[in-house]
Amino acid sequence: MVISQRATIQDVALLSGLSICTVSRALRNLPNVSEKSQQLVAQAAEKLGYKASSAAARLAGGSTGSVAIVAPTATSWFFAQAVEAAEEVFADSGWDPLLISLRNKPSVRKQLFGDLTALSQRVDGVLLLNVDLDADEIAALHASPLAVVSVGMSHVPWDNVGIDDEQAAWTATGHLLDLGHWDLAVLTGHEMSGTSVCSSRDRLAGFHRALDSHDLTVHPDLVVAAGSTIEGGRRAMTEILANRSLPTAVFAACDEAAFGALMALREHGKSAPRDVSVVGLDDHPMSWFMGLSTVAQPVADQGAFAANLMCERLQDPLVPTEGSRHMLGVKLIERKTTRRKR
Amino acid sequence: MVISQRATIQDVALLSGLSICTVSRALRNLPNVSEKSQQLVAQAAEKLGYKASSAAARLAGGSTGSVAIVAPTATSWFFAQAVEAAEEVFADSGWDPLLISLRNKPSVRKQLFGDLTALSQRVDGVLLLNVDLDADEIAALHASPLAVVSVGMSHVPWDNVGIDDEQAAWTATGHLLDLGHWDLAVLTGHEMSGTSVCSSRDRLAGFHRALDSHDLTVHPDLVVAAGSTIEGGRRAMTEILANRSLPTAVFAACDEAAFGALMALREHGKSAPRDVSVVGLDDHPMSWFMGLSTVAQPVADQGAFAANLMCERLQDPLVPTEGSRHMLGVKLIERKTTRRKR
DNA sequence: CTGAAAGCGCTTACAG
DNA sequence: CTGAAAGCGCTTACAG
Repeated sequence: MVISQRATIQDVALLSGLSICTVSRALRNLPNVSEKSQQLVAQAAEKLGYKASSAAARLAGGSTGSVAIVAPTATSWFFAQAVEAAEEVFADSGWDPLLISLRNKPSVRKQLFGDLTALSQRVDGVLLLNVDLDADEIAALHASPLAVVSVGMSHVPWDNVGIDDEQAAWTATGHLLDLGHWDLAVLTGHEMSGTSVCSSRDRLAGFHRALDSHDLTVHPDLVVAAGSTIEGGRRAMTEILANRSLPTAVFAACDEAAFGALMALREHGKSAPRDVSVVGLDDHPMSWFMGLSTVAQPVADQGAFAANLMCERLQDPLVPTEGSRHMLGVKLIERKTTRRKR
Repeated sequence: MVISQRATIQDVALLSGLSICTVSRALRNLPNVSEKSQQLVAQAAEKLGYKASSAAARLAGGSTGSVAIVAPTATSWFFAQAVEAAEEVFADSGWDPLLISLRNKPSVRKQLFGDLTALSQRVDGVLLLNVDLDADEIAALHASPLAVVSVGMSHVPWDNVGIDDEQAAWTATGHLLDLGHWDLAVLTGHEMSGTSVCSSRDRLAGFHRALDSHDLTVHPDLVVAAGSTIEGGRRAMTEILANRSLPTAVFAACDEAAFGALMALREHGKSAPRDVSVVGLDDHPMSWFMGLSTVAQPVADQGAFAANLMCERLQDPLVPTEGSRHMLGVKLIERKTTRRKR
């Protein structure tokens, strides 16, 4: 048996005895299709192994068959995990996932979101992974016909999945406090130009809340931006080491920054937890080896969850987007880089 | 100024005073277009900011405007780097990069390459990153209308870019030999079901060649598959540690496997280079911190180079694919996990 | 070297 | 609830 040509909507119409138009509506779950027609179409499509041509649909003004996965960068551990998990869900649901890396450049971001018409022409939905949008971009995206779902972005009018970053940071900081430390430093994420990326902002807020509850404050010099790379963490910690007095504990807002901090300490002949206690947030695969105490978050789960949400939205476009929140759990993992203050 | 609608080929035809058909040909650099028409069209298109609708082109049988980046998995450090570098090149050249992860599952690979018609409908070209294809898949892909470029796949009839894996492994192994070690173990990459992935195969070959030149052999128990993950390396090294006699040095075919090996050693109360010298291959960002001696390879460069090659092929489809080879350089980096045998 | 015509496979109003 | 018609913006033979 050879199936020489792909079945078209025409074939489905012929086999089901209905018009192309009705078939089209039935296939897209639009209203005004009788129960019976719906079934007839479903059967015929199934039998023919019919799959709509996304090119034709797109040209005619319908679905593009694609979704975009946009990340600030695709190289970090977190994004690689989340992207792959999302890719898997999309592929299994028949959506082609377009990868868009912002390369940490605001210009790329502005260009992409500056022309939503162009983006809409290519994809039906956009999965945003910790993208730092400004208020205008959020409004435009929300007003566009694009389905939007995000990971790690609170204060956003569409569905979001993430962890409770504020709480996670509070937990990590609380761990340090519980060990008797009160002279803390924090390695924060990237500086935020937009208004939506809250993992950085919320984590910093959680850090401050933990301090507040103990009537503690942090010296401004000890709040330093590290981004989410090893190199950034190393630079940040080196900066702290240049101060005349070392804090007794450091909360790094992500594990990779914590690794960098550990490097910097070692380069200065110091180590954790002997000279400074260090706690991270992520539970990166290397953290176990490094003995890094950290707050673990489920990364692949967040990507997969968000992608599933997107697929649901896309499948039934009539259901209005609610802007639901989904928080996945985190867990403190005590290892060897933190210990009681002496 | 508001540009309400995107310019169509019609607009370009009107402005240039030529027919749609000629415009179409000119835009695609097809033959049979006079120098003058070519210029007219270029100017008009430029002025209108014209960009062809990929949906319309695809439907009419032309370019899809997309390329696929396919990787065995998207989560490992190597692939995340290469994918991002390729994504950047494609995006800058106006090609939409579709991400396809094989998730290390042969079934996903077979399904993808089993129906090249479906794939051709979605993309013009396929960038293969260390994908382990079997002979049939290679032949089918080569015969298809798809442009194909690969990274890290030798013995393949299309353009390939990579490092000289055999030589790199020879260098790493030679480093061990130079230090006086002769009782070696090797942690190889994944077992190969196909015929094209040669990074694993070639690296093992380089290891053997180095041994041969010293009239040395390796005990079969000391050749163990580790894949390219930390966990795989850890398992493999644990297996070696279960043998009654430990080799004095280990070559791990990738850094992540080397990290795992280091973990396993530590779990057994041993360490490198005290008990065993360990050399890797990659120069992962963590390797510096781990003090891992390794052979560095340029990862992002390989992805970018291959993507550029693809863009060239795609831009001028008339030039036949030559199956060119491009080898990027590697460099031995001696750090602290290797030392002279005593 | 150039253009008029048909058609790719869908969807969208618009009548029934 | 259903269908005939037009059209989305290109490309591909086919004449000139």
